[in-house]
Amino acid sequence: MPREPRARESRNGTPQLDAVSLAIIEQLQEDGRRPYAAIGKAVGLSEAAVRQRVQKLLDQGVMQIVAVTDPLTVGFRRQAMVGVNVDGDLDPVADALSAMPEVEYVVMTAGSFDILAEIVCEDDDHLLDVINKRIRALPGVRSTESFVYLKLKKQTYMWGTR
Amino acid sequence: MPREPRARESRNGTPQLDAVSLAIIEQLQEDGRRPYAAIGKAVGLSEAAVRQRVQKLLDQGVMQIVAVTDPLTVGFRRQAMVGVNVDGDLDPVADALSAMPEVEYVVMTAGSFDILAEIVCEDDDHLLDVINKRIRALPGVRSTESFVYLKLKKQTYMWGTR
DNA sequence: CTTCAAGCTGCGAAATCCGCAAGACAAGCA
DNA sequence: TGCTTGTCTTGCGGATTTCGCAGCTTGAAG
Repeated sequence: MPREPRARESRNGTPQLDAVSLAIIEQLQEDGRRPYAAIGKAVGLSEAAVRQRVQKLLDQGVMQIVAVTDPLTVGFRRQAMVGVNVDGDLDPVADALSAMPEVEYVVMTAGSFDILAEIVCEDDDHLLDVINKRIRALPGVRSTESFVYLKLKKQTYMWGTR
Repeated sequence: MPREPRARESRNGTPQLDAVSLAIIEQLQEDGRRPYAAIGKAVGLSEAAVRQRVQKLLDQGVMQIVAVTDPLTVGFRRQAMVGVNVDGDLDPVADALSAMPEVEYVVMTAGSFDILAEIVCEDDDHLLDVINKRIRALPGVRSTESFVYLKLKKQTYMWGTR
């Protein structure tokens, strides 16, 4: 009888995570450089097992271990969220936005915008260029609305750690 | 009388970063677990110097090294961006939003919303509860507009790496 | 000129990472 | 049942990395 088919993949292709992998991710969300042995002690696994699971999570793209900063402290003085409305298929526009290096974040949404995109720029001229010349010029873009960031109040990466 | 200690901090309290620290951050944005020695070779510093600088950047809160994931793969099925309009001072509302564990991201903006907040929830009920019962009940909140996420297309943490 | 603090370097000891071989276990099949 | 297969796990050395410390250099302040 198929008790538990080993929990391989869900139908959309995203790997299924068991409780142990979740716990490993939580450990690394607290400190991305925590040693494997310490993680193993916390989640009840050997050091080598943790290492292999972490490697797999990275390979699968489920998780990435990176340094994150407040863009303001690294010299990017202007940021904005841009709401975009599109005629026709969203995918080409979303892909074009994703291809721009200044665009950090692209998400398709339900509501009065079709797409939200976060822009990180060095100054006002740069921001204006991206929004006015590049995004609004994309085929299929009907209209855009910009929200220039004034102050970042919170930025966390602690999903699952609550 | 302390004139200027050592060009340590700019007037808003954010530490000033030189080119070497920037380069270190870029290395760690590519791989948060890269060894100090390898980073040192890349930026022209000794292993110990890199280690000291990284520790300082972490202590100062300029940078954090963490695992990041797509929330969908860790069991959070509903996300939304919420635009908030406020009567009076923004700060109390922004602080209240920041205090909610479901709120990942809070930013004050110029434009037709005063505040943008990103919500990460487990399901529709949870999302509805947060938006309708908790956010709209905050004193000072005049109105909200929600954008439920349909698909995340891009998510990067590569500021400075371009 | 002297003092002082901050930052960098080099080095040895301790801890960690990494690859590999072997064991355990469930699922599939004849 | 017995066999095979694939995945996960464990245990171990050797190579690598991290860590703490002492000494050196530099620049600012007294």
